[in-house]
Amino acid sequence: MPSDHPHPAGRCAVCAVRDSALCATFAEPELAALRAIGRRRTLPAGQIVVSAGDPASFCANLVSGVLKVVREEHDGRTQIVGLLFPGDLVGEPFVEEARDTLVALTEIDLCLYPRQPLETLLTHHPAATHLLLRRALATLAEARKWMLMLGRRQAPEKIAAFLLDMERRLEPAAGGGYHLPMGRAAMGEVLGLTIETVSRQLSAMKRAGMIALPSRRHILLLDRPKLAQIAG
Amino acid sequence: MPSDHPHPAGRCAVCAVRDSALCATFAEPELAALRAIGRRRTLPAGQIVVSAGDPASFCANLVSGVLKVVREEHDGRTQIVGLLFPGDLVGEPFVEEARDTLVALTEIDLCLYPRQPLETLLTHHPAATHLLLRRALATLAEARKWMLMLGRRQAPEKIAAFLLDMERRLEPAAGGGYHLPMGRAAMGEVLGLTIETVSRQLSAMKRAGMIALPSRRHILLLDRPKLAQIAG
DNA sequence: GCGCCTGTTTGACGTCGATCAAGGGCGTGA
DNA sequence: TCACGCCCTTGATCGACGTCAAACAGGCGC
Repeated sequence: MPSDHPHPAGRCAVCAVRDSALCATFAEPELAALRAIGRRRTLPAGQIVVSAGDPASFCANLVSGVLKVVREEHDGRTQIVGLLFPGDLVGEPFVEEARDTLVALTEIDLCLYPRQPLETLLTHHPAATHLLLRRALATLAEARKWMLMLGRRQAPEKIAAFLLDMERRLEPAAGGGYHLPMGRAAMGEVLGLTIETVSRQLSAMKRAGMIALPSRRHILLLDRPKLAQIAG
Repeated sequence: MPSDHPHPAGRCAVCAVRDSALCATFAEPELAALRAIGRRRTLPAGQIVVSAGDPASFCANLVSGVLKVVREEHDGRTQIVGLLFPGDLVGEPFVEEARDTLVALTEIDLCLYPRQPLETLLTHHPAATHLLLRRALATLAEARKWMLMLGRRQAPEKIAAFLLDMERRLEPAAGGGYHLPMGRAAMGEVLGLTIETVSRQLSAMKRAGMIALPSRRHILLLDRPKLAQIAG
């Protein structure tokens, strides 16, 4: 989850995502090279893209849809440590074995790059490495913000912050508000809460008139200032 | 906190830290350039190196000592989002304003690089950018491991994991065990716990014969297998 | 429409850790 | 040696969130 997530009009010729994507740094000859190693792929919601421990043989650009990055304890407890949106890099370069499990939350569209050719290409294009570095730093900053939330915030603050964050990141839905790409269980995994606590907090906010829930995953923010105040 | 923290014998000519440090990638002419812009500086324990919001005018290599990376809520609640050990990069390149407050936990020795010359130098040395990228990715992986701990683990698991982690990272103390570079309050800030809970858990582990506490900051691990089992 | 399945909500209760409040232990300086 | 201050420890209590259990709602095939 990069901290700033612009939505520029410009699109990448190879994989149709926004300028911040990897391929945005390349000029024509390099684009051809990238195009040569890239493969488009569509996966349905719920599909596991990579399992933790698998040999990491590729990276990808997320063209459309949302992915969750899940880290698991030995005893089965799980925590979502990242959410990936269109334009984000999927997988880690220079890592032999996947540390996290990646799961499609919606139908997703990927532009896959086999890791070996991609890394070779990066070696010859410092600008691309530089871009990846900036992204990695942004993702790190985001992870640290998240740590603060997990370590210090109470349930209502977590929920309010999450709802506001999702609004920033997701396309507005028809009829206002937005459509959450996950159920209550995944919200809990993101925030370090149980599904029951998530549900109760949402109900309380609905009762207080701060949000409306026309359907399970359709969220309407009615009182943004109040939510922002709770989020801190 | 990078995930793997080797202690190779080789040392950097410029700032006397281990091979993983920035300067380790450079050959002689570049080393000269780096040496030209680097400045050594010693700071006492407790000193604030950078405050959140300050213009970030330099980066540094940590030569010796330990730093904490603190992120603060608007209401004053704080969370330590990183600990920096010798060889780690201090500050973020490409960032105009510090996001976190950096505080020396022990007396520290820094090799300071003004950000502008450093970034220029990076532009001309892709290998250095590459190294920074790998480090950033390692730090990110570490942050995510930490997120799992903050979000899902109970107090005893947090404490046990922390004690084992610190043993890996710190020099052994005279008489066995190691010397913690922080007090109970900072431990709480790292783990998302209060000082009282930290103290109680340590007392309980001491009572159970798993650790010994010859002095406040001197830790002896007596039953590593048990601690590892609790840590999960 | 009817039942079933899955995901969500709600309630009752228990527990862990925060909070509030005293009491040490130890180093420092008079 | 004593007093002061700073951490740290310990105890009592409270509240938030997890756990267990049951009811409920929407989507889908029949």
